[in-house]
Formats: sequence, structure tokens, C-alpha cells
Amino acid sequence: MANHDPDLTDGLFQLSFLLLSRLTRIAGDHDLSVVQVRLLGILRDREPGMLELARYLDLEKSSLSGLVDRAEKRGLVERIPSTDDRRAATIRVTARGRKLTRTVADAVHAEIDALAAPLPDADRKRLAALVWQVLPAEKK
Amino acid sequence: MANHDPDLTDGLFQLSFLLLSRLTRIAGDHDLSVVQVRLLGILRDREPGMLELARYLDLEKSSLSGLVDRAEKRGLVERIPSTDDRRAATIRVTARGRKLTRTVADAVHAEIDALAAPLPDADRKRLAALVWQVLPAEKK
DNA sequence: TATTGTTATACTCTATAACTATA
DNA sequence: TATAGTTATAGAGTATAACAATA
Repeated sequence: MANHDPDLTDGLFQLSFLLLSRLTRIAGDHDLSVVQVRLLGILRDREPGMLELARYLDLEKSSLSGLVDRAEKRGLVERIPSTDDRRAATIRVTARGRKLTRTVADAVHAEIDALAAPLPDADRKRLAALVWQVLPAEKK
Repeated sequence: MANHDPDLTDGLFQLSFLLLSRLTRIAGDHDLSVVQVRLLGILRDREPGMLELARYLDLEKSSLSGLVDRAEKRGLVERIPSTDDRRAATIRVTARGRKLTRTVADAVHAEIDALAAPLPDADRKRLAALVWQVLPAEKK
């Protein structure tokens, strides 16, 4: 009955795929892809240039162009031309994008809370603490 | 200094994206995509039909056709025509696919072990147990 | 009629390479 | 020359709808 020594790697990937699948569905409910949600999430508290954004998302700068194009076309973000470097622009989330970000974030939170709800409160806290301990410093 | 009450949802998604990024890189080292790795992983101990496989991967059956086509073209899997239902086929991993699956799985395991290595042994076990507790029964 | 699977089509996402404009 | 960003192109992955073959 008791899982003796369940494998950490397998469990983490099972959980990752489950979370990703939930996120994909929630994003899809708002006509967003997972990467668009990540983009919006990054823009919550930053106004990065394209190269910086590419680094955050671990994408080539060329991949960013289309991504930002599609988000801009939907009025979720805007390109703000830099005043001091006429090659550069920063990407800023619009009011509409910010609203959508909040909506999606709330839905995601509710979903994950429900997933973890069966755990006793102390275990949920322990899990959160352990997860954050595994994350490398630059992700925190 | 101490993260007081770090958010569970945020931590889990940070970790999920980190794991996914590691998996993407490892898969790419072997010219595989993440979904191809998942496909191979499922075939380790099953020989499902296309519809069954679609259900495992949470994809439309039409998406499976191309996925399996590409894997078959590389000699990683093969379509075995069903003997009792001439519409149907099962998907079987080849010897070559099995070997590649092991290689990738080993690399992934090593990578995640390294990631979790800073944790004391007891904490690693606790983390694994908690993760498995969050997973719904059908994933175990 | 229902089911298994493929095909046609369209879109998103991604990379590489070549390019433009500015520094 | 170097840097910020876009464009051209190609391919994987995905879905919807229509289809073929078999049950």
C-alpha cells in the first residue's frame, strides 16, 4: 500500500507535466498559449528589451519577434521605442494585458490550491519550502 | 534572508519550467523533442493503440499521426497492425528506441539528482513523498 | 452507425541565417 | 565592427474538419 521510496525524478516530472497540462488548459480558455502566459508573467514587474526578454524565456531573439507580434496584435503588450538608442525598444504590458494576466494567475492559483488541498496545512508548507530550496538562487 | 511562507504555486511552476528546460536540452542533445521523449517513456512498458496513446499524451488522435510518423521514420517506434481489427494498430518501441530511451532517462536522472543533491537525504525523501501525495491516483 | 486511424489545412512556436539600422 | 531587432525560411507540434476503411 505504502509507496516505499518513490522516485523523486519521476514524481517531479509527473507533477510538472500535470501542472503544465492544467496551465495549458487555463491559458487556452483565454486563447493564450503557455509561452504567452509566461511572457505576460515576466512583464508583470519588468519592462525589458527584446534581448532581455529572450534571455528570460530562454529563446532566440528571432523567436521573440513573432511572439511579441502576436501579443501586440491582441493589444496585450506594446513596443515602446527607446529614447536613447534608436535601434532598441522595451516591451510593456498594456492595461488589457495586465487584466488578463491577473485573471489567468488567479485561475492557476485556484487550480493548484485545489490540487494541494488534500495535504495537511503543515505538509503544504513543507512542500513549498522544499521546492524553493531546490530552485537555484537566480530563480528566487 | 529567510523566505517566509514562500508561495506553493509559484514555486511549483518555477520548478516545472526549470525541469522542462533541462529536459528540453537533454532531449535536444539526442535530436528529440520533449513530446517524443514522453512518447518513448510511455512505450517503455506498453504497446498501446493510437487512441490510447492520444489519451496518455492528452493529444488529439490526428496529432498522434505525425508524431508517430516522425518517430517511425527515425526507427524509434513501429506500427504493428492488429490481427483482429484491421483498422487498428499498436505502437511498439524498437530496440533502437529503447536504447535511446534509456540513455535519455539516465541523463535526466543524473541531472535531477544533481539538482536535488544540496538537500539532506531526509529532505529529499520527504520531497519525493510529498510530490507523490499531490499526484492524483491515476498518475501513480 | 460507430470506431480507428489518416489526411488536409491552418496556426503557434522555434531555430538558423541573412538582413537593416543604429551605435 | 558590434549590437538591437526583424525577416525569410523551414520544421515540429497542435487542433479542427473531412475522410477511408473496417466493425
